[in-house]
Amino acid sequence: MSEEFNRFYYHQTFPDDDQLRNTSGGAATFPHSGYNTFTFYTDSSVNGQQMFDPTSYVNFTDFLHGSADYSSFKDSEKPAVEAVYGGEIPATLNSLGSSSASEAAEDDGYLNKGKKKKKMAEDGEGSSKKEVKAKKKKEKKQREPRFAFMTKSEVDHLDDGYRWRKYGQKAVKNSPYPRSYYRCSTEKCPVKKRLERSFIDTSIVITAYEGQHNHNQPAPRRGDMAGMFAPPSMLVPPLPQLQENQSFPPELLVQIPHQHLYSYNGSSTNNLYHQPQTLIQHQQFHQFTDHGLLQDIYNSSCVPKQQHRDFHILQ
DNA sequence: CGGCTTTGACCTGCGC
DNA sequence: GCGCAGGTCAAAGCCG
Repeated sequence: MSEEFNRFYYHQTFPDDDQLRNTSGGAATFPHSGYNTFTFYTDSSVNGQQMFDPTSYVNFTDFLHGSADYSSFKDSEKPAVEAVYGGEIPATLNSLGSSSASEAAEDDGYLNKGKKKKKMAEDGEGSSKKEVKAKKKKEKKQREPRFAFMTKSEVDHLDDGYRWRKYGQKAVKNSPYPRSYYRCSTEKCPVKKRLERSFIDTSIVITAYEGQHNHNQPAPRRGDMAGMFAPPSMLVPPLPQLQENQSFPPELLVQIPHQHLYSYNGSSTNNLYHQPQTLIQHQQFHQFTDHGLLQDIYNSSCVPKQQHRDFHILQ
């Protein structure tokens, strides 16, 4: 895999569900473990490209397009792609955007109003608004890598070990449920997350993380029992045998009961109402349209807007 | 009183 | 240019 691309941890389940593959470039095989309990979708990308080593696995772009070619897979191995996880930000990403985290933060709208006005004044004194606008357009902000996953939960805000401050809430179009915006409470930590409940299946909470924590998990406050009462499904599993230079942010190590996993049916189709692949058995498939977070996630990755994506719930 | 949520206003990007 | 939607700000209020 080229250094240009993010490192990916790629989990796929097989029909008999007794194998789990995890790859970051070269394929590494992990025995069946709790790690097939992730469901991630990511828009972390470099130059709009996002892929696995095409010689080993399907091209990630094709995967998102639903046009991945699985012909090289044996029938028994055709994956019900279950989870995709974007890992480290490659060094080359920094050169594409801002040169420092603080600058990135400013570009990303972290300036408060006072700072914004000040910056406007600084920028605007000698130059016209048009120029400022053009400049801003040129410096199109580079989004932090973002990860999203879906959890079957009655609780909206799942405890992930970090402290969060809610900074906004917005009504979501076509959804009775609002979207909540949180920022990591730790000073200078750029991580944000968004929570919204799926209106397709109201028992599903969609969580999207943006950025990476620059600190360890804070110690629980006095009287903070969240961790102590966290259900087993929320506990952080032991790390797999990842290679030295691989990272796996602990906040993403949230187990989701396997029967609640979402699955992407990797067959090549543009028909939203197509029949699921027969190799995936004993599943009820629900339509999962891409509004809200998912829509945003996929819009900002490489999926054409008019293309259908088929998501299904494994039950 | 500190930390957090709520919520209306504001900013920004995008499509028409 | 306008309107819409997403995202953010910040003052006010709540709570332990």
